[in-house]
Amino acid sequence: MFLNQTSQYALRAMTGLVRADNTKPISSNELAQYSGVPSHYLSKIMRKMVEAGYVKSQKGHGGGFLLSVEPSKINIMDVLTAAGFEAGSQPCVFGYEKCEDKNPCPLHPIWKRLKDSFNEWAFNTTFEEIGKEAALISRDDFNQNN
Amino acid sequence: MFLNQTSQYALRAMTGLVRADNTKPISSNELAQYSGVPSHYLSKIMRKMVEAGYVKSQKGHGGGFLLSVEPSKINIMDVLTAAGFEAGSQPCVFGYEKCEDKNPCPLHPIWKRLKDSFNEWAFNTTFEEIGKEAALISRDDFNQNN
DNA sequence: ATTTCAATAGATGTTGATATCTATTATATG
DNA sequence: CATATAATAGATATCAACATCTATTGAAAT
Repeated sequence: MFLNQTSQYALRAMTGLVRADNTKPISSNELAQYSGVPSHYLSKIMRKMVEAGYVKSQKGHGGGFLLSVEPSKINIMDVLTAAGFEAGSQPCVFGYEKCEDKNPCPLHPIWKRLKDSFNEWAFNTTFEEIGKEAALISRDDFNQNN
Repeated sequence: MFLNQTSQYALRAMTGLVRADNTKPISSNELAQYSGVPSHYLSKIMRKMVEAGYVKSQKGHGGGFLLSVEPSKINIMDVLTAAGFEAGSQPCVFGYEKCEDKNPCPLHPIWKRLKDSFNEWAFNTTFEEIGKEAALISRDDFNQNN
């Protein structure tokens, strides 16, 4: 609901990265374990995070992924966008090409309310906050079996 | 975004019904025209609205669909549910079977905020309100060419 | 009665997101 | 240097949502 699978996977993975200690890389497999995302698929998603500049990757023995930006500098929308979510074009519920305050579709004002609250959430929630919340939930998520 | 195609189609169609004068049935084709939903597919969705009791259908010449409930008695969540949206089970973003305030996933509190604002929107927006808003937008939507 | 309109039902087709597989490239460690 | 580890890339497979098609049933109008 709300977000497609890929977007949700990206949020899970980035949550894992924020929770990790970030002194040594965390491998795709470890992240997959934590997040429950199929590991090969996760690799592809992480690639996008690398391309967007939020993550550094290290090949070879002992390699993996590392956050390359302060968690406070990344918000949910950033990650969604990097994962391919079309942030700008939140399409009209009525399918209008151009649906704006002038020339709106019949559901425009209603739909706008929903979009606004989503955007509020996505732009204002940073991964610093996510890391803190996640830490409260479990001091040891990385060892838990899903 | 947010809702799958079918759910959005259902909202469009019900908006059309609320906008109609409700003294004579509006046909699947007319509704399709208004809403831009493929007409055969719309029929299937309308069937669900009929089964849920929000709409009456009339076969044969001059037939079509009629609201069978006061618009103020139907909210967005009602229509989504009737269209097959799993209202109760808003699945955990981390894929946990049971994700609750106790035994939460790492993203639980963050995700909950989003769900809450969605639910607030879906439960508290009635089709009475939708009808009024839609009426303000166009006095004559039914004659416009998409 | 017959014709025409329109919903209903079920079968089938299409497509895009999701997932997997295989091979390749890069790098740390013994 | 050899080996094991791990990311990357591209091809392919899977599946469910979405959409269409065909035939049938029901009801109004002439």
